[in-house]
Amino acid sequence: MPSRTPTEPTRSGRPRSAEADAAILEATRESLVDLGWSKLTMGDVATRAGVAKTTLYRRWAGKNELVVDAVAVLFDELELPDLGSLPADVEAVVLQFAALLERPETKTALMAVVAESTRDEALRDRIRDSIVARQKHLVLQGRERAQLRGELPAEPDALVAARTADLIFDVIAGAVVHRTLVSAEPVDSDWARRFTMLLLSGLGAAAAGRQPGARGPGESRPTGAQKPGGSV
Amino acid sequence: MPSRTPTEPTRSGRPRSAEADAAILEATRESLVDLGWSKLTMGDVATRAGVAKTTLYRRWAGKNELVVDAVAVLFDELELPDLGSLPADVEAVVLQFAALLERPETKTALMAVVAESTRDEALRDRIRDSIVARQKHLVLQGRERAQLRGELPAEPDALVAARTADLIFDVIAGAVVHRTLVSAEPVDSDWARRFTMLLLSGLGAAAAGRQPGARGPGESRPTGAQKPGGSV
Amino acid sequence: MPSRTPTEPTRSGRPRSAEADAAILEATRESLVDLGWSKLTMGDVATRAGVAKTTLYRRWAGKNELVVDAVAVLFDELELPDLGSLPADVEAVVLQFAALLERPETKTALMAVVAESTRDEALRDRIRDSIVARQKHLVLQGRERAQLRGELPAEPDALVAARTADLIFDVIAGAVVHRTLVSAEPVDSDWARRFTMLLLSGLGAAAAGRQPGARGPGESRPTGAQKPGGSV
Amino acid sequence: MPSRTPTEPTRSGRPRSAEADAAILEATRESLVDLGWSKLTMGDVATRAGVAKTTLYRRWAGKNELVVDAVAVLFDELELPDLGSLPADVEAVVLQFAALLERPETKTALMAVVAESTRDEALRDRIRDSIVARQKHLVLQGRERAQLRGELPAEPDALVAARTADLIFDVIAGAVVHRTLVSAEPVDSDWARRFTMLLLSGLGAAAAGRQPGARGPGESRPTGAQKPGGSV
DNA sequence: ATGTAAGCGAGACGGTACGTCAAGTCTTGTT
DNA sequence: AACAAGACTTGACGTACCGTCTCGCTTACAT
Repeated sequence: MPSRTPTEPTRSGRPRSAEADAAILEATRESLVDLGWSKLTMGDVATRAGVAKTTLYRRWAGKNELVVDAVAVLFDELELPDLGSLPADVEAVVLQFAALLERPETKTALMAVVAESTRDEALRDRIRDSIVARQKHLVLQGRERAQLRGELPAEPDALVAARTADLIFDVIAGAVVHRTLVSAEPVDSDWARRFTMLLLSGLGAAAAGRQPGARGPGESRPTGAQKPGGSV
Repeated sequence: MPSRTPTEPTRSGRPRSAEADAAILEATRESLVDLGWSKLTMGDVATRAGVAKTTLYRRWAGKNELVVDAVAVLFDELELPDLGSLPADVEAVVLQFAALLERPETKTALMAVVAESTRDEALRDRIRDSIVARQKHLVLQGRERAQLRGELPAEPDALVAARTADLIFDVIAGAVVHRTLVSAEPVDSDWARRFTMLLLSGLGAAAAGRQPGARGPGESRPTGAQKPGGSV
Repeated sequence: MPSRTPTEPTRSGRPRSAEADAAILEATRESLVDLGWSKLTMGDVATRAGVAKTTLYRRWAGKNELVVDAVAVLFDELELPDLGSLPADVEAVVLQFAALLERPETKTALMAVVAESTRDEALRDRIRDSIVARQKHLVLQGRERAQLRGELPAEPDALVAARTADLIFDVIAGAVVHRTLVSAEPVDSDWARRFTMLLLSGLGAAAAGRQPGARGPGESRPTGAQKPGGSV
Repeated sequence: MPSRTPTEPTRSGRPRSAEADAAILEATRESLVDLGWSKLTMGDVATRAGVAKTTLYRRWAGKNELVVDAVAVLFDELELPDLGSLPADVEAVVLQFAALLERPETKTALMAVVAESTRDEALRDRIRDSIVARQKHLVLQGRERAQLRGELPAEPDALVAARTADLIFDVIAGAVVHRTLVSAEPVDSDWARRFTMLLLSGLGAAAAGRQPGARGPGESRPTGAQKPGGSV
């Protein structure tokens, strides 16, 4: 019976309060809503949580780490609904994601920790592990489901499949984030529909162009619209 | 012959030093490279620029505004090359943009000011005006050129054209930003090619789906791949 | 040929404005009243006087010098009234002096420049010349008048006379200043009477002790102390 | 039954460092000597004391309060020696007081805080409590001793006694301060003798004038003035 | 049951940067 | 030249947080 994690060999002394952890993360989100990232201070969080500053520092190295943890759980709310068709599922998840990014605690925190992560490798990993990577399964799950439905063909090459999933993830997450936070325009259902159409058309067309015959890679590059294209 | 701006009717006193402005912006970028956003201080910038702190505050309201101005000019370097085909042009501009985002002064500053802008309307406008909006012309220019080449059909509806340009801009910029800063993976030419293919396929397919017959918007929603799709 | 002062050999260029000088000193006193010494700024004085800061610095080396000049003229208001007897005259001048020290521009400025003068020899001289020395004549004048009236004996030794005048001046000015500014108690006519009695009794007694053959203490002493014998 | 001070019911948190307090006050005096009042800065004091600026501000509201406290203890050095006769005692204490005022930390600080106190009631009280009032006992003690020796008659009226003590205090302190700091002349033993004679002659004569039945001025007057009869 | 080792709230500590203000200088154009 | 205007450098101001430390007190496990 393996008692515990190897890094924690039966710690002695008073154990850390689990309530404190919860209170701190809750207080952090609250403070994010009220003050935003840049005005949030460790002291304020401690006060809101009814906890001493030292207790925060005992658990987190600093503001960045604390905020990542506080926000990460919000991203776990996302889930892929089964609405019967891939486009519908994608649209729904896009809207979910946009709604998440509209929440004040998320919008102010996400870009800020990403900004910090550009100079802090450990933070970058932490973000990747607790926020980004956790959502990638949505893409995989969506593809799998679409393949079961026959909306997408099976992908024989596992490596290609993984690369494609990453690309799609960056496109979806990037577009929604950019629309929401940088362009600062709302992601409404109209935008979600047009974006989904663009994405899935691209997926389909590209696959079609590559599969049948199939033409060599050289020609595989679409001229953009062999047939007259238009606005999405 | 327009004599002068009405707001500035021959200001009296010693005029502001134009050299100082340039030195400050340069020092700001330098400091961004050395220290990153969060460690950058007004005092450090002032010192590097050989200028007093008060001179900074006389011109900019704070760190955010200063950094936006310092970084904005870098985005003006972007330009759409004419490589003969739309895919080539897109790929090139994607790589250019990625290269810009890899620069330390850009990567640390961009996300940070965007994060701040979520709580500061004026800052949001400033970013939109001096950074985002300035790059949108690349999309318009690319479409125009593609239409001249016959790669894309004319878009009769101006409103639709504008909406589509916005969408494409968010997709391109978002995907590149997300790949670079969030996923923290390099944007190499392979990724750029695959992304471009996805985007332009989507554009073409969507346009094709909408145009000919043409089915109403209801049906215009692609099932993802009427024809068997696959990985991009 | 009364051309000019040697230091000013027919200056060329625009002559200094005499109005400016008056306006500046007036503005300085005004500012002293409103803000007190420590909050008074050169910029504020310049603004009140409708003058540029450079104009101030062209005439005075700094705040200290300016304030000394601005306040010095107030001390010239003091004069020794002729009320018929030495005690009455002294009492009157004590009350005059106290009233001057109660004025906000005087009380805040005097101690401050004295404090500064402890580290600045030039300032000390300036204060001595424009404020202190100018008032010493009141003592000399009072003694002379008292001698004419027969209230005080003639002092044959000029050196002793001078030393005594200095002592009396320090005692009078010191006591009034200390009572007003340090003890922060009012100098009312009761205090003035008691102080005057103490001072003149001392003078008389000391003189009597020194001049055995002379008249007794009774006559040499001021009438105020003689019969009614108010308590000190 | 004397359990505790009500204001300090077992303070929690880290206690204030007593060393810091001492170091700060010492550093303040040092800085006063080196820089004088107007050049003294909180930052400099903090540096000299090896203490953070915030530690200063946690204990004192500002420069004024700090300096009053730093200088106040110096005044506690004053004490009335027992040299056998009132004139000798007074002379000695006058010289002591003058020596104290000659010290650079005292001379620059005293006038400055008095100047500030003209606009700050709390500061005035603080000065009165920690500096002025503390020295008044010297006058009371001197009178008491002189009465025991028979140099001064008993004063039956307590109110008159108090008023007279205040007057004498203002006269002594004022004269010495004025001589030292305003006239900027040295208080040597000659001046001290002449001043003492003036003061005590005045006291004696005034008392004599008030107490007809009592001994004549000759005896009631201190020996110092009696025979040698030095000029005032 | 009793150590003992850690956790805990409180708050002082040495620091760094903030954004402001005043001092005194310098550079315009105007008088 | 002196002037009004105002931008400039310098340096102190007093505040806010930082992350660490020192207290005296709990709390739980291991004897």
